[in-house]
Amino acid sequence: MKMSGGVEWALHCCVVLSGAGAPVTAAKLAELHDVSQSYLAKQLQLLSRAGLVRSTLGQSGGYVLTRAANEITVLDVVEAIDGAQPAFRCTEVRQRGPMAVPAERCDTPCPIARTMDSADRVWRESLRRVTIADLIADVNRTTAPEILAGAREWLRA
Amino acid sequence: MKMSGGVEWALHCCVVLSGAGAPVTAAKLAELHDVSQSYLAKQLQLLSRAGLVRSTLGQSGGYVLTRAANEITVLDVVEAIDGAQPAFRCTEVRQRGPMAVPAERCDTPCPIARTMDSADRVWRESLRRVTIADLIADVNRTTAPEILAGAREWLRA
DNA sequence: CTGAATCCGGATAACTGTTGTCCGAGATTC
DNA sequence: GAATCTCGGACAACAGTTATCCGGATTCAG
Repeated sequence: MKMSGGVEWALHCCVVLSGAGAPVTAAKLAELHDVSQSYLAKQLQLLSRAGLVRSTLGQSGGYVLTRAANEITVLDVVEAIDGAQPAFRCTEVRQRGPMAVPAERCDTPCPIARTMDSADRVWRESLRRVTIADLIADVNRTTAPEILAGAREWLRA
Repeated sequence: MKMSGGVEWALHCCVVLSGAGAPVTAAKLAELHDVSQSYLAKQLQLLSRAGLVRSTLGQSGGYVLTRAANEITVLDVVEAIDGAQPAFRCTEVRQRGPMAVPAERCDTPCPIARTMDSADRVWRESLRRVTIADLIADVNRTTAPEILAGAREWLRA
């Protein structure tokens, strides 16, 4: 049970992107967070494919959020990077072996699958309730103002 | 994001074990579910190490549940097989790069980690609320009585 | 007491998915 | 037209999962 590490990077990128008014290049985002540039580019492509960011090509190009920060949920980012598939996949064990239940009697999912699906739903619901704007508000509250100003300045240069 | 496939097998085994009065061997459990015997043996070892089942050695040995079915939660099994580590691991990105926040200012976890931890908690809480006894009750309600009796008989032989 | 059956633990290999890198094609700005 | 930048795909390295096998210890049946 492990979520892709790219999710953390992507969320940090969304927070930064929301603060910057102009497009930010993948190289700058990678340097700011001290992560692999080529690999971060792949995560940004996933965000782009999911419609969360828009990329502008050419010189002075880069990435921009497509929506306001309070209209992008953490779940949006998680599903863009990690996929929307649930962690548990029922393989219909009950239909196998010498005491197999015939397929035509298996109209409802087995109770194990239902339990897992239910847990998956509350997990996603919990992530849906938090937006990028919430994260930003939290960052602004807990980190020193001079660091925030410094980062904004570094990004512009 | 993928849970170990062994979780599904282990849960099915717990359901079966609860119905059988006598110890059941790993070979029988594997044949009943039509899965690899050697690999299922490893999952059973994990259950044993977690204290959910007890193994009796020697001829006519096998596995038995250590507690009543209503005192074993689905979460117990999931954590025994898949580990108790949360899916998201914060790598403290904020402490890296040219605009790194000094470690001494990072007394509280970053908002991203808090969001993920919160979602992880509700997920686990949801799984903790369902016990093996609940699964059994569901199985008894939804599957034909003759199949249940047949399985019990097959297990005894 | 002997032999058969069983679990345990480690070593090992195949497979899958993640992580990470690189480069050409196409687009934009100056 | 030249420089810069993103996009997408191809590809390699790595880690974790899945699966198998075997020797050793233990227990029960005869």
